[in-house]
Amino acid sequence: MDAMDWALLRELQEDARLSYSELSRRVHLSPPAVAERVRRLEETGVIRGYHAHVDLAKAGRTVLGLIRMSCYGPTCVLRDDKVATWPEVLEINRVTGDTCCVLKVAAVSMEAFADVTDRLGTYGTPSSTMILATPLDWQPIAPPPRF
Amino acid sequence: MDAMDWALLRELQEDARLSYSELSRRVHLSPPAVAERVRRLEETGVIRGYHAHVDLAKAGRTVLGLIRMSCYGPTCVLRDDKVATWPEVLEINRVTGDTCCVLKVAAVSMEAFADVTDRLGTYGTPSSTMILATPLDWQPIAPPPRF
DNA sequence: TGTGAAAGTCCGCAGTA
DNA sequence: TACTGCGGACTTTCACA
Repeated sequence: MDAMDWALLRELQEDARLSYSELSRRVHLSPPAVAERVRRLEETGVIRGYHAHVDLAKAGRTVLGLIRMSCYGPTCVLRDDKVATWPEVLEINRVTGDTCCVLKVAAVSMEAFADVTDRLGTYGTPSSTMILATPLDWQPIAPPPRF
Repeated sequence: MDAMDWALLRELQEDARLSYSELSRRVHLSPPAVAERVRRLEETGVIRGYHAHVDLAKAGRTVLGLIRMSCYGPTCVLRDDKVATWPEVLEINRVTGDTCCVLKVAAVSMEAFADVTDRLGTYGTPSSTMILATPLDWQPIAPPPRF
């Protein structure tokens, strides 16, 4: 991970669809060299994938919330992979504190959101907080100061 | 937003670097037609961007946490755009409940994390919860059932 | 909105420093 | 690890349905 790798990461985080030749112009390296570095960043797992960032509201997911789960023990959400396949569940974080994990949920309606909490109720006690707005919903990972 | 748009969204969420010709093969449409549809999805804001998904730990951000802020009033975090420019702050959500907003923070060390909470202290009262693991950290937005 | 064809560009694979 | 050069694939623009 040298400065060149970080330059490539910066560009690919801002626009994952940049061609190798455009990347090569921006970082001042030949296209094959860029391709090789990007391939290694992917292979070593630094780059986990490239995703189109979809606007939740424009995709119909107008009801967002964070759900804290109290579910220690054998019925814990974290012991059942099924929850991670529910399309409304965007993120699952195991956390410290008085709950087991926090889920980020995006539903098409209040009814659909309530339905998620109902299903979660079989694992433990869900506690919902609604997201009213998201002033910042993504930020690129910047290099440590030494680069 | 017809079934074809959703098919393109599905592919581009899974791999944002797919070429138009590869997309055209997958959705059974000519490359120019694919390019035109993708251009419109971008222009209408359904697609907000394309981002390389960087592994936080491999990028050195080993300390993750959620910070709830109690900061109602003129010094609220949400009234100052500066916080959204801090590189450690990945996400800001305004929420319902007894706090004003929840920040997702990724720091290179405990010291750096503590430093973020110190800086947040000037806006209100931060309450931190550490993220121990992230069993699910991204999920594509699926079309509503009718597609 | 969609297709098909043409021109320019890009990608991937060599061989080499 | 990086560069150059080449053949084949791709992107883009256009006319047209």
